[in-house]
Amino acid sequence: MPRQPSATPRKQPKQERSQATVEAILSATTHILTENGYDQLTTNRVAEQAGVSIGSLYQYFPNKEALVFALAEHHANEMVQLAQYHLEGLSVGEASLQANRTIPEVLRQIVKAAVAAHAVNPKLHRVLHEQIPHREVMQRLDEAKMENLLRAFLAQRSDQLQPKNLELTVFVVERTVRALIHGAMIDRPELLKTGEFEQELIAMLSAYLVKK
Amino acid sequence: MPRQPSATPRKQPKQERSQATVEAILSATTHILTENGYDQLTTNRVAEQAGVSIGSLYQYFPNKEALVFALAEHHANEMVQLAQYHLEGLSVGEASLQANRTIPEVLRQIVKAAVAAHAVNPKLHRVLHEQIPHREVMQRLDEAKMENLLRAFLAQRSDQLQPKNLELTVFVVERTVRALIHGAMIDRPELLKTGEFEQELIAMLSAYLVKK
Amino acid sequence: MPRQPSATPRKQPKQERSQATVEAILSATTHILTENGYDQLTTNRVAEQAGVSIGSLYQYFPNKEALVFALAEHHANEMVQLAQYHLEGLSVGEASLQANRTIPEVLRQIVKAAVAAHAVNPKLHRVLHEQIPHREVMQRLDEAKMENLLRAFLAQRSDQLQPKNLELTVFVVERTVRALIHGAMIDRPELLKTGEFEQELIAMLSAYLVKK
Amino acid sequence: MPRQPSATPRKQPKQERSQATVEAILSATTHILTENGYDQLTTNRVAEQAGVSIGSLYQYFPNKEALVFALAEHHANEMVQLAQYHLEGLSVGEASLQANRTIPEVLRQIVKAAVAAHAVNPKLHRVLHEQIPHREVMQRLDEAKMENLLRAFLAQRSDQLQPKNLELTVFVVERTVRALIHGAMIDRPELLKTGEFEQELIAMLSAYLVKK
DNA sequence: AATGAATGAGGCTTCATTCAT
DNA sequence: AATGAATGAAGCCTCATTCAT
Repeated sequence: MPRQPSATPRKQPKQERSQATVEAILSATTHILTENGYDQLTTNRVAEQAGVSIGSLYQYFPNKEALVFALAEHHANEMVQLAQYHLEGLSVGEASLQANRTIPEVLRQIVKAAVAAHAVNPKLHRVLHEQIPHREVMQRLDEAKMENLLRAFLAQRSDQLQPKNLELTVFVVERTVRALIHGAMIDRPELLKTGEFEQELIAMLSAYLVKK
Repeated sequence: MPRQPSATPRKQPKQERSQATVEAILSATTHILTENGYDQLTTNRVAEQAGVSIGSLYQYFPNKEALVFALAEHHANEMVQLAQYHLEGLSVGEASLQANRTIPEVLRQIVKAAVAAHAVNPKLHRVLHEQIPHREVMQRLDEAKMENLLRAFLAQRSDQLQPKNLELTVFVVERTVRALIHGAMIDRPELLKTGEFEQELIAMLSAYLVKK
Repeated sequence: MPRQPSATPRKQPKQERSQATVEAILSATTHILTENGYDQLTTNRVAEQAGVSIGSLYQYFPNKEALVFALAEHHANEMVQLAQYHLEGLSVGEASLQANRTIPEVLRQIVKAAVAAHAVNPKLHRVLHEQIPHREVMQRLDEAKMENLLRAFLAQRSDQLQPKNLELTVFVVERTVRALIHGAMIDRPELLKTGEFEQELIAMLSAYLVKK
Repeated sequence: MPRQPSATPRKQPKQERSQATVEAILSATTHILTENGYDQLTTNRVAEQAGVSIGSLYQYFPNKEALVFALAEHHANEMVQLAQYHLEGLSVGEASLQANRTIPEVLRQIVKAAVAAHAVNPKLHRVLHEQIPHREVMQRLDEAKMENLLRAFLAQRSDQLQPKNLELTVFVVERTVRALIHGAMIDRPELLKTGEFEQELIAMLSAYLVKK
């Protein structure tokens, strides 16, 4: 486990004023990261861009790492929230709603959700994944929740599935969806213009999962 | 400049020594990177670890980035070489050799090759992918050759394939193979112990590619 | 401003609270100083430890130096008070009380008083003497009073003394007593367990002072 | 034991040039310390005053503390060297040379040596003792050697001594000599102008030590 | 009287790189 | 070709102090 403490926010803003300060700092961080890249990100520059003193920055973030971590966490949360919105009706408890939907239909929804999630702030997403050292910590941020959702879904349909090893299947599907959408977003954004790419991905997953 | 007379088969001392120096530097870089991580990698430390003066380091590498790039390139070359060894008989020209092999059989060979390639120096591979900023440059290193190989193979079998858009298919397959093997290597090394994971991957790709 | 009528003997709430605040601040300072050392002493940390806002701290102490000075003064006063308690009957005015006591007897009392004074808060005493920069100011705190007491005593007995230069003698005796007791307290606390060390000190001073 | 490593010089200068650099740095440190005091001592200012880049400073001293420590050590060594020069003929092995000298004569030599040692660089000595935090480390520098010398001498003459507990006597004498001379040097430099102060000190020690 | 958010000068230190020897 | 001393811009961060609320 990495030295979490140092990456943890320093104090909870109690007054309204400080909430604005924190937001200004995070906005400035995002701006510099997306416009100038990680190696232009200095705490002094963030403070300046935020219109805040460097001291204020350090009142809320113990160090530079914490700043980036907070941003990554916030970004991951936004992605997950949007994904969840797109996945409504897919949650385990509501069997009736999805009982009559085919696996490819559900996969379609999952892929749509993943695409939507990756569209939150692609520029930031890219920088976060390409330029930040020590991303081990952040890697996990979005991963876990997706896996849980997927595991629940696959477990429910296990009798209709070709693969037998649930954990392995979860890993394969989650990584495939994420890698392809992330890769397309970053390296071939034009692929996402038409629905063809998504169709192809859904086709592959369906062909793999559905028992013939 | 005339070539050395055949009576002096030994290489020029200069070149020999230089070669040793460069190798020492790259070894030291690898060592620090894998044992201590990218943020411990300083040019002075590399020189010290290599038993070479900092001045000598700069005689062979114009800057720190070049050092890491050379290492990444070297690593990528090793991966590709190993992959090629595993892919012998699959090259386009030798149609006869593979004509009678099924697509799943060929996919199996490709996956094996990718696994072998990723086993070259996993620790270094991980660091190179997780800790180096500006990985855009390196990303391309291994990618291109794999894609070419794959494109040639898929083109040859296009009549047996389900997907119609070749470029898209190449992208999907290449990314899937790489993401899953890389991800397993890094995050779930135990998955590679048994053949089950590879089987699953081959199953998915086959289900996707083969026309029913 | 008129004094409070006798019908309201209780102190003004304001003063009471202020007093408590000041005490909390000084306690916190002592605590941090003895437990963590001078370089961990920051005004913000003192305020936090005291359960008081940083603003309040600055209401009572104009700056950090004043904080430490107040503490040092307080400590010095406590030392002097305790010393005076042990020196009762030695004061100049009461000649009759001590007239029939030998010089070694009086020296014994002085040494006892000094030891008692140094036992007030040895941890704090040590920190105050070892870690505070600019101790010139504080140095004088305990010194002056001791010297006065000693000068009066020695002047009274000047006819029984070997040394002729009073000022010099005062200096020699005061420094010797203080240095040895302070040094023992700090570096050889075990020496103070038995009475041997004190005996030795008294023996030296007696041998020096008493005319043979 | 305090974190020695960090206070230890960083590398041995191998070339002549670097020796000069180190000396310039130490000179500058001394100068700032004596002329401006410890709280004006910043590493950047030292470098500037030394006519050296800040980088060079950090090539030889890992941190600010090490800088001061090196200076203190150097100063202590100079003091001890000078003291030893004044104590020639007093060393244990050369019994014949001192056999016929009285204890007061030897004490006189010791006191002279201590005075000479303290005269090395009084301004620096003062600052080192008054303004440097964490002086625990430095305290010991001069102390140990003096104690050894004294112990050897007193052991040799034990049959002529009044006090019986050798260790205690060593402590008492060493501290007394040091405290008085140091105190005089710092607070009453005029006392050292005439020989009276030294006489008095010798008188006290003689009266204490010599068996009657 | 109290609060605590905000300030910002300035300290320490690193490290890629140069260049005289 | 090699050495390693020297450079210095620039980064991170602390902390005494102020002041609006």
